[in-house]
Amino acid sequence: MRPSNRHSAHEGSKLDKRRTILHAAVRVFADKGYHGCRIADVAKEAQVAYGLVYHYFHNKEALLESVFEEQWTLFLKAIESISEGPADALEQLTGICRFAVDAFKMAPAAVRVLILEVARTPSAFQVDRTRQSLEDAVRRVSAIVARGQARRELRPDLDPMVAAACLMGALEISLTGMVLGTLGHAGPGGLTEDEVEAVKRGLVDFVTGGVALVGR
Amino acid sequence: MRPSNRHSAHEGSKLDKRRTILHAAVRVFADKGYHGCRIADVAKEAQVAYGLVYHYFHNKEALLESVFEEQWTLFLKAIESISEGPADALEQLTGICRFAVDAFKMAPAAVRVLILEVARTPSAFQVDRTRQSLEDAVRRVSAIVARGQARRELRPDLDPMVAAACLMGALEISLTGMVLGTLGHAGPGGLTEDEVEAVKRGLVDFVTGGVALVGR
Amino acid sequence: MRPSNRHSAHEGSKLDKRRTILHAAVRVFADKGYHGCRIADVAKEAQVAYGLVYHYFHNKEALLESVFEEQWTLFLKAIESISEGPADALEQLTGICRFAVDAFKMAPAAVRVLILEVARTPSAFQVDRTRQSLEDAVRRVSAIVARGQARRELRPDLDPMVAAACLMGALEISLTGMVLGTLGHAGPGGLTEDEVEAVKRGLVDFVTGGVALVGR
Amino acid sequence: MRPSNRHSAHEGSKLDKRRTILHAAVRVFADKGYHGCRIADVAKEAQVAYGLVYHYFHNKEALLESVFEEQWTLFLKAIESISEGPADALEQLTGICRFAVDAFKMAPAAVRVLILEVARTPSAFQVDRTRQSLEDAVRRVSAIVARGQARRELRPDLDPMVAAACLMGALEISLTGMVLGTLGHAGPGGLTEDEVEAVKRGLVDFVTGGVALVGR
DNA sequence: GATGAATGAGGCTTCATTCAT
DNA sequence: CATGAATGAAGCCTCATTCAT
Repeated sequence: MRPSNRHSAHEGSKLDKRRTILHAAVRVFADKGYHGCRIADVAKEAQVAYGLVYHYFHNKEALLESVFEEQWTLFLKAIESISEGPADALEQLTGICRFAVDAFKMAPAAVRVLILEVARTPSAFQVDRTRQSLEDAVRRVSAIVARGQARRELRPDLDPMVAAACLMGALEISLTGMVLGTLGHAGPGGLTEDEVEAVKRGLVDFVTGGVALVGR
Repeated sequence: MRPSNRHSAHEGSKLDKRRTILHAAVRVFADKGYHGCRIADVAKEAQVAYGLVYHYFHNKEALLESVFEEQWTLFLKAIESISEGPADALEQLTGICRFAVDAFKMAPAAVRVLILEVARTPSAFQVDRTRQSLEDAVRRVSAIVARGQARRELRPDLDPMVAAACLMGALEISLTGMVLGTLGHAGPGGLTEDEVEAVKRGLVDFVTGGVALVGR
Repeated sequence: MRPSNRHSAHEGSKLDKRRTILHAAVRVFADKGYHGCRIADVAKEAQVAYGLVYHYFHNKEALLESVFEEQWTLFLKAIESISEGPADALEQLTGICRFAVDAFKMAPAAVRVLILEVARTPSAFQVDRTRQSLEDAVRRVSAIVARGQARRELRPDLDPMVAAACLMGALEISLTGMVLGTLGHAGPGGLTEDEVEAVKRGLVDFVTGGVALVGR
Repeated sequence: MRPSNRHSAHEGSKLDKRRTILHAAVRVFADKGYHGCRIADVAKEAQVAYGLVYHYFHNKEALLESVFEEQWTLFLKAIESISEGPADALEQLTGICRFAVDAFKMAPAAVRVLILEVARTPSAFQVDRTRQSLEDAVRRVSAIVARGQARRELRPDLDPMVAAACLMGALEISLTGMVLGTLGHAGPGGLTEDEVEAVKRGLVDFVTGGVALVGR
């Protein structure tokens, strides 16, 4: 269906149209939320005709899914790549946190969509695949935890799934806090570089050692 | 389907009508989501005429807000009461986690609404008050953290706000995981008592000590 | 609740309640128009319970009719009384104009309702009686014209009905102009005494002699 | 019932759709009144989908305004054109009256809407532009009067604005009388040609010379 | 591929009217 | 008489989706 790169007749920035729309969707979803925007808004943001959105995406939900897939895949790949690296488990986990915060610095809109919209979409039939993906990520993190415990690099008494979930939760809310400006005194321009770094450090500290005193 | 111990006779008869509607809204929102339900559903669930909903609530969003306020207030009060108790900071923080998980056991629908709907509503004008409330909770928790640090009951190197946010995030995602069935193998009937307890323990462990080995 | 000054026992201004509501309706209709107001507005303006309006008036339309009848009757009686007086026809006609303008000075709200609302209500079944009344007034004026022609006090070549209608039209639009502030530079407080007098004079001049030069 | 030479084939096919809807609105408003009709009626009369009305008009009120603008513009242009013609002031004024009555003969529905609906709409924000237009017409007529007075073609003692208003009032009520059937014995088919002509003559007579005897 | 007009079901909201107290 | 809670039909408007060009 998607012809990809044919039509030698008028080539160039050809079917980036699809991508153009996708990225416009990211921005619009981030700005007004999935339920708060109309297809028309996406089309306008992409500077593209109304109907073209439907040419490339089956419907609104499919658009959200595509947004999700594109962004989420990046995150999953990062987890994967970190997981397969040589670092010990603790470094891998903190590496994931760092990656996520850095991603937020690069593309806050995309992160916002991932965080605020996708994870909470009404449970339509297709969306379960989305939910699946989220679980997927948790499972991969949990695998890192389990392996770390086996290698005696991490506390042995934690439930890996719960710990992984908690890590993701701490991560998510830190991102949310930055997205919404709750963390950091964020003026209209968003957080400063330093504030973001502070949150990153705080997050890693928390995940690593919890709140209790060392000699627990 | 839902047992829904519905209005023994006429549910107190007086102006509990408002409360009747409110509680029906909790169930309906939990069941179909804010965006996925119609006012008619709420009215039907409350066994009340359509228009009566509008007699008591200005519009659909106001209804959601009222639901939020009623439930959230309970949570805030719990935090407050825990915070003012004699326990040391670590016990207070874990107490908050336990309270939240127990609340989920008692009233999963209410928690579901709080977790899945309210916190993610499109940023309308009124909703900022909601966001405010969320921030409020974080701030209160952060106060406990700071006090704990001053009393040398908690790690001194954490940023209180970030730590509080992370705690809430871990809490939220644990609840989410239970609500959605991601944590625990949850059949249609929800998690078993034991699974809930396991999550509770895992959550507390994570918050308390993080993932690192003791002699970090 | 509202203490106001009633309930000594419950004497005195007993069923002026009906009148209270009626006059409140005049004000509200004048202010927001028949279609632009709710029964609740009338009740509030009358400082009376919602349902009481329905105790005294069968429905909203009946309320408008009652308003009309009370006010219009006054106007009809004035026409009648002028018509039966000793003055010649020209004086009678100008007297009617003067009466109407003076009435506007006394009770602009009432005139406004008569002018803007009643005459244009959708032709429901009952309302035809209203329309009837309007025609009635025209007919009475036309009778004065006809009699004046017979007595050689007025131009003989005019069609009495059309002339009467035109007179009423000129009258109506002059009142409308004053109501809306189109005639006179009307600040927010309405027209000045002098402006009203000027309109009255202009109206009478027009009705009396038309626009043509005397030796037509 | 209404003959309604409806869209010979597809009414010009292009973007006359807007015009198709507009004209349907004229008919429907005339038939049931602004408040008495639903958008669905307009759509049905235009043989167009419901939503298309909203594609071309922002809302119901905007539709009424557009109807008004289209029709009223014709009237204003007529006044303008008459005003710029060579005729003397008296002929110009009577020309305006004749034009209006003739317009009623051609398109009673349109006139009905102008007379019964637009001029009396509740004073919303946008509507003031409407009111403005009405005042505009009065002002133009008043300019003719003033010029006529300067040229000694009209009575010098009349206030031009009041006289112009009175003329428009006489005109309006004559049209109203014909629209409602008060003037003429109008069966269901409307007035006869002769009756219309009689009203036209009577109107002109009245406006020209008023009711008084010549040697006033 | 691209465009944007056309479609119409869906849902929120209003508000006249009724009714139990 | 008086009150105001309760009812529910009606209608405006939105907006995802389709379709002809």
